[in-house]
Amino acid sequence: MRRPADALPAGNDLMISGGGNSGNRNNSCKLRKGLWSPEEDEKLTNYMMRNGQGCWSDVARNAGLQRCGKSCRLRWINYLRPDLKRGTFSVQEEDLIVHLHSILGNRWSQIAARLPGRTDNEIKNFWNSTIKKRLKNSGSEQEIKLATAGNLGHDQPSQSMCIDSLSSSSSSRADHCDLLPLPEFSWCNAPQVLDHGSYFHEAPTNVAHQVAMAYGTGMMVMEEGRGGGGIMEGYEDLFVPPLDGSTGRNCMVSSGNIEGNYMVQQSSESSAGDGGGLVVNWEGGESSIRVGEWELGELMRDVSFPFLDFQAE
DNA sequence: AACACTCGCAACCGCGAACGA
DNA sequence: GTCGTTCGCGGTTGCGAGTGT
Repeated sequence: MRRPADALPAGNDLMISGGGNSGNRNNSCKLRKGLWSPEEDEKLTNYMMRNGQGCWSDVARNAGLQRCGKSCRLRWINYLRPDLKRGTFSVQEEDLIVHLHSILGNRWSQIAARLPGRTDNEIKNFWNSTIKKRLKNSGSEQEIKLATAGNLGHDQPSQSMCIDSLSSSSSSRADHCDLLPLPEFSWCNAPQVLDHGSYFHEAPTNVAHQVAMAYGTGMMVMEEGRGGGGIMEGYEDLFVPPLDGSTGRNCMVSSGNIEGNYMVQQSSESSAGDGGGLVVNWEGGESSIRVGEWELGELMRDVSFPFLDFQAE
């Protein structure tokens, strides 16, 4: 770890002059670098609690910190923010990161937005230090493919579900439910690769992955029933808008039956009545969904599935 | 015990986007 | 339209701790 700035000897070269100020005659014109001291943390925290987020250069100045605004912002976002979860990543979070990375690539901020309490830096570090290595060591060709899918460039569709395939397009709006190609789930212990018309057989065993899909792709977890379907109990708040901001075509993950067979469907927003009424409209704009403000554990709290291999505490 | 090596993570850097004058 | 400033993001660095020899 880096030494705290206040542990540095006077005149240490980690003190940099501030912004090319020609009047660099006193310490107030020096900006600290390096680790934050507890005193600096306290100053910044107190200031943020009192005044909230504003112009970061003003924050640095008004809080009495000899730091650049950029440094203050980073410290607050990555370390001091009260809503940070910290601690080790859960298995569910890890799976979610892997899946989102397969869709989004190294868009850490977007991944972080779907992991409440986690920062982009934290996820990035976790990916680079842990997941990447784990997937590599697993030796599975598919897993490596998944791990690297995000590095192929976003214009290049990977075998994993690509967000582009979910984007709204008037010409692509079908009047029927098409089955979506799914990412290959070899990184979890369950389902087979799905072809069109396939169901998850033998139960997917881990609804977390379905949840992950919903997080990242604008899908919903739906309960299928005769003559219609509804949002599966406990998942009412799970619908998130597609990452590309489209408001049109929706995708659903539906439970084929209570034992947990799953089917992935894609339907148009306007074709009521197709697929037994399994049509969901995404209205866009104002929504009760607040991405990034709920917790997976909270979502799953009241959900009980016999085939689940985990339950939220 | 001493050294070398690896790992995890906080923090920095550079770049591009957004915004206002 | 241009310029300067600020912000946010992703990549990278550097250091302490842990582990192996």
